[in-house]
Amino acid sequence: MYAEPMTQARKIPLAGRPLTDARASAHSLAFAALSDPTRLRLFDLVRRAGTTGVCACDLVEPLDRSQPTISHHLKVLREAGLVDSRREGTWLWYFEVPGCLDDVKSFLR
Amino acid sequence: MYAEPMTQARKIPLAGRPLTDARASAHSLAFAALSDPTRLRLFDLVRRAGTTGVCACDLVEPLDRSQPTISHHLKVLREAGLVDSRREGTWLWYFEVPGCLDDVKSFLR
DNA sequence: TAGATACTTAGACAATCGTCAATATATCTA
DNA sequence: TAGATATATTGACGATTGTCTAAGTATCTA
Repeated sequence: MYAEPMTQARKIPLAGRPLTDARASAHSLAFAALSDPTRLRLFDLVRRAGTTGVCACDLVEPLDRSQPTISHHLKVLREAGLVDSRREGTWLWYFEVPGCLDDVKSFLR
Repeated sequence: MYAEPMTQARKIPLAGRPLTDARASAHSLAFAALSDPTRLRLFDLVRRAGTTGVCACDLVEPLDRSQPTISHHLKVLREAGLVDSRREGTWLWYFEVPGCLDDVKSFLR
């Protein structure tokens, strides 16, 4: 068995305070929303559409997934607070929520 | 049925080029590695340990998971290119791979 | 070489995920 | 109000994930 002093020496002080469980859960929700390639491309398309946003019907073809699948992914992005939508007639325009990534960006430094 | 001009008007030009599938897959791998709260806290602890790194044995207790579970999460982080390790006797010191997040940070802008 | 400590791998299990076809709902127009 | 279009929801499916216990491998020390 190792002597106590070696165990002590192994411990290195951490810089700052570690992530709390609550903050980790909040951040990981955003990361999870971006963790699927199709959904990430979807978010990218919405972001590039700026404040005007993009009609949901124009997101199906470029991503080569069924309409319900795109609708599902948009819901995930919305529940993660990354996108929101505005109705215009039968259309829904999706746009990025301003500042939605500020928290995780500051976490990543 | 809607007249053609309305369909045309719905289409808004995108800024820049959309994410390719290949780049989306690469980025989503990193995001997936950060998408679990426990693993995110683990990565946070490793990061805070700086270039010296932290002994794997000191990561089990603060995260309140079994030792194999921590080992599994470290493997996921390593395979995502976020951490690496150096052996010192029976110990393994884990440290953040420098610049590992540069790509996703530039994606998030 | 034997025993102890550090870590990984294997195998199992419940839960979640990405996807689709089918169906439902909402809104417009004629 | 009937039909058309846009979007959401439901329910199913196989695949993946996070977790554990049990067992394996690696390295040190005496």
